[in-house]
Amino acid sequence: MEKQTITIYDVAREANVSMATVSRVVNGNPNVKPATRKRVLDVIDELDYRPNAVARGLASKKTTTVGVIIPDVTNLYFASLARGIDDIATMYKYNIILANSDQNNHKEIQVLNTLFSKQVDGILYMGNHLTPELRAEIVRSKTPIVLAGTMDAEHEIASVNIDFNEATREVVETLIENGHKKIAFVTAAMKNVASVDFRLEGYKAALEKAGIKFDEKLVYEVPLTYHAGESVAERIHKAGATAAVVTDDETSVGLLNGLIDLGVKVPEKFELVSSNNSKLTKMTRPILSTIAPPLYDIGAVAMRLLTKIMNKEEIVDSEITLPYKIEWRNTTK
Amino acid sequence: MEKQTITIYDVAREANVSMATVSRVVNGNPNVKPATRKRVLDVIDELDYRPNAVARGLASKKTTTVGVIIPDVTNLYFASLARGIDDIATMYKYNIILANSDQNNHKEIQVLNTLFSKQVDGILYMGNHLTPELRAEIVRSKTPIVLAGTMDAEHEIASVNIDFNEATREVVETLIENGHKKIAFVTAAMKNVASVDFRLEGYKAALEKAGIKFDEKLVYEVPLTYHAGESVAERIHKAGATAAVVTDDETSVGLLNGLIDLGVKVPEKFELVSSNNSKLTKMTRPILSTIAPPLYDIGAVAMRLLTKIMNKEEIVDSEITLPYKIEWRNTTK
DNA sequence: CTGTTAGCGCCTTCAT
DNA sequence: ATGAAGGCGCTAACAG
Repeated sequence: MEKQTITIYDVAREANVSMATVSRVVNGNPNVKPATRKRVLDVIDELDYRPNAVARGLASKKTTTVGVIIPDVTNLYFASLARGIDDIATMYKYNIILANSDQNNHKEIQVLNTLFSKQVDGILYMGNHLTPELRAEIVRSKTPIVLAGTMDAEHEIASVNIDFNEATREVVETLIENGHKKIAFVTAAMKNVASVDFRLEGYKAALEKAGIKFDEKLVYEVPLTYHAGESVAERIHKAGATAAVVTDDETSVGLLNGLIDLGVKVPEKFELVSSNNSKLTKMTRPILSTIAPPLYDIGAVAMRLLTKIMNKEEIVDSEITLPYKIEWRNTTK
Repeated sequence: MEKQTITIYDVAREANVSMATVSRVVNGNPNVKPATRKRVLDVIDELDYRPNAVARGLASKKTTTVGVIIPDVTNLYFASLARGIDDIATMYKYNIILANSDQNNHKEIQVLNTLFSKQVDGILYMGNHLTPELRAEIVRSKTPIVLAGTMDAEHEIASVNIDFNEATREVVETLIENGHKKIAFVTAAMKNVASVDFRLEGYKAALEKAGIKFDEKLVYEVPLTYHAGESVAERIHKAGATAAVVTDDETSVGLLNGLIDLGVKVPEKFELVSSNNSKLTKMTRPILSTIAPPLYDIGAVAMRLLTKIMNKEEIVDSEITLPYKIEWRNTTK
């Protein structure tokens, strides 16, 4: 009296057809006489038969499962992308194997390998950076991989992003127009990181255009956490900065609160712009101004792109840049 | 020149052994002479062989994959539990198929079925309520299922929780001691929902103990969103309530901000206690007092319990109640 | 339109 | 300690 599973074979017997026919109706193959189809269908739900996806995967070499690598599910930025990914995946009947990478290179590679061994049909990668090792693995992978919200500096790997460079530049330019000379740039504490570099480039470009000399002291590399934002507030304030662009929402909230605790009036005495427009940005007082990437859409479009690649459709452009907005709210004047 | 996959068979040939032996070394079966084992291992990494998990799953009837049903990944409460689940799952070599249910009964049942068809070894369910239909499916399932942060009013299904009733009672009692007579209770807009009922019971118990008559008008059933919290602020304030217990953090933040916007001093004129201690609660000004369930642990313990059940170990207690704390922070005096 | 026949890659007795 | 052989449940030609 074990797992008394009922198979395609049982159905075939009960319906007086071959298993091939059952397989056909299950897979919606049109080559089945309506009458036969109905008979099979009846038996199927009489027996409460459910196809075994594992067996199907072995035989067809398709698992209708995609892997999703995420740094941390409790990070609202990535979770929002994941939401878009999941919805489109569901729409296309794919299931998702989710794996937290902790933004740890070693773990990422390990995760990638277990995903391969699980025979996923495709992989969606989210992360702030792409290390050379990981890049190498991705490039030589036979399994389709798409980056969501992550840049590949070499522009070789399929990806969906916004133009971080331009967005950041636009924000900084506006800040400069508002009269700021010393604008802090708060970002992740990592070197050689593509997406961050792009943002930094935008920051520098804006300064240069305005004839302001880039001051390395105003670039704050911190862990992207609430706490880090809160504690860096004093340093930023003391450095004489009167505005800041922060690449992460949680960190922005921390910085904002840290500033307020120091008695700094925002936005009167200090203007602050965040970067992700996760729902956190609307929960503060004053509410945060921010670059607003279409979070859900980045995930959704990335997943859609992946389905196309898995499906071997013609891909016009495998590096998609989505439009963004800038929400000027209450931490700016 | 297709998916030139290398199989256990290739390894066997190269190492001059049978595939059975290769299988043994791959699975750590001790019945292999060290010399042979080494030879096989060498070939394995020379050929860069990776076992095909799908084939393995078919043959062994174990997929080392568990399904996780979550209402919404962008909800920090559930995402925090998921973090605990994922870490322990990884520790025990399980992968996770994540599925958003949107707290929608129909979708939940559908998701449950696709999880079954994928032959997951076990399932972790998160959600606020357990509808009768879903309960029925779970009870008759041959696949082990554990509820994380969700109560089963019948106490039949394995689960990991805190004592919501007691926690709420304790909070309300303290609020009453602080002199409050009219305490609002903000909760999900659902009737007959176990987790809601338990909390409401605690609320009522505390009132009764203090001889305060329960007033249905002070129970606010709203969608558990930031916006709902913000908009209900005025009604609560006008109703003359001077304190509130809210069952969701995002809603709490909304209520807090709504109150502040109305010019109500918190905590001087209004005390507020939230329920989940997600990281949101520390991002407000003033920071939120809250019931503090061990979020990560609930997920971790639930996953651990699931591994035991999957492993057919002896289970002493399949309904685990974890201790909680109450963080009296700055929205209370 | 339907049935037959091979596998898919691996695990697992059962012998040896 | 190792090999041989029979599935696991299903898909996919290939016949008819």
